[in-house]
Amino acid sequence: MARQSKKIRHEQLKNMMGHSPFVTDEELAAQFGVSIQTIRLDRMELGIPELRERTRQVAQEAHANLKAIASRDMTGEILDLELGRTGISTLLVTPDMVFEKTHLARGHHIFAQANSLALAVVDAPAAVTGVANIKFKVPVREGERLIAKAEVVRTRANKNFIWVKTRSGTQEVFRAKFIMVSLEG
Amino acid sequence: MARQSKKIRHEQLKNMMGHSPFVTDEELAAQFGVSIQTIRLDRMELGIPELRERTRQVAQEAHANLKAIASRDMTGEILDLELGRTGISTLLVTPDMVFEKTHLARGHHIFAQANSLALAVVDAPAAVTGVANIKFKVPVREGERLIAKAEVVRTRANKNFIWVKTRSGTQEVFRAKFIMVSLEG
DNA sequence: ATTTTTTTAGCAGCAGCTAATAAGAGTAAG
DNA sequence: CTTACTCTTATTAGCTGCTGCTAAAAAAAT
Repeated sequence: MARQSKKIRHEQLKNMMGHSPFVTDEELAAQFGVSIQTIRLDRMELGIPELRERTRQVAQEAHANLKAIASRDMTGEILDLELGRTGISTLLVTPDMVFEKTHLARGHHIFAQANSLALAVVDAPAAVTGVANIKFKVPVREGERLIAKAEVVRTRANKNFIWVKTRSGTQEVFRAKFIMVSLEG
Repeated sequence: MARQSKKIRHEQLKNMMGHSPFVTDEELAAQFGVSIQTIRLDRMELGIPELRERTRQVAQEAHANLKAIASRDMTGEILDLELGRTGISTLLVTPDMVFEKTHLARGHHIFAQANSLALAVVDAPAAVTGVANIKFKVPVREGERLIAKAEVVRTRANKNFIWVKTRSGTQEVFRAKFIMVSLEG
């Protein structure tokens, strides 16, 4: 039975590390009803680092992520930009952008890419979205790479009229008409 | 000079903790050209916890956040919901939702709240956004609490016509008309 | 009964601290 | 000059959560 219970323990251990990585060997030992040494042995066999190292890893990863998110006023990556005229950006649909059930992209991510691009293409120090007309033509799935093209069609006073068309491959999946309002002049 | 250099060091220390919290006292001491004890003293005066505690905090916070993000197909918190008829949700505009320069909310977050709510109110196992007409009436600032109200105005075949109005206090800041398409029947 | 696997135990040592205590250096005022 | 005060450095003891090592007991497999 010991052989089996060891395997089971190992499974549970691996599982646990995913859910709550902030547990000491001592706590684990108590939970599994074995000695600390057994837990240490288990961790070594499974290649699981110690609590402090685990914590450090989670923290560092998260720190990098948060920084990345904080520093991007932009969703998607701009490939080409002619201020006041046109722009192109891409966005890879990652697992965190889709619904858990259907694996279809949540609309606001597609919107965000288009909106970001529209904002970037506006030749003004600062602007906000005023009005938008949008149409989701085809559902987008995880893994698809979206290409958004923005075109400034008219500029009047502090209002910029911008068309954005997004496609996945050759298929158009989304289109939007934005009116961006320039601030401070 | 000592008094001034101490103040400067404290400022730099606080600053550094924001950018890279994973530095040991020893490294800090070397960087500032003072002894470890001075760094410890500084940390105590400034109420900065030790490296391990800092790491732990970052990790835990991030862990909680990531879990929250992963599990939410929803942006905002639903306060009231009558399937197929109406719904209300709130969203607090946090620092990560605004532009660094202007501190105004990025449009897609406001859109996301409305879109999520519209989706939630649709009485169907799965749905996607088809068309939307949106208007950002007033810029939203960091710290504002948005209240979105959704109302299903018409249902025809697998299409649901939904109005969402978002306000901050009594001020209407956003309104949208969605056509949500039900999937699988 | 013997071999193998699994588990437990004990001990030295490490990083990165806290807490407490003491002492030197610089500066400013009486 | 002496006294007082701030700032800095040093020293020591103790803590947590480990690693790395050796050894032996217990259980299971053969």
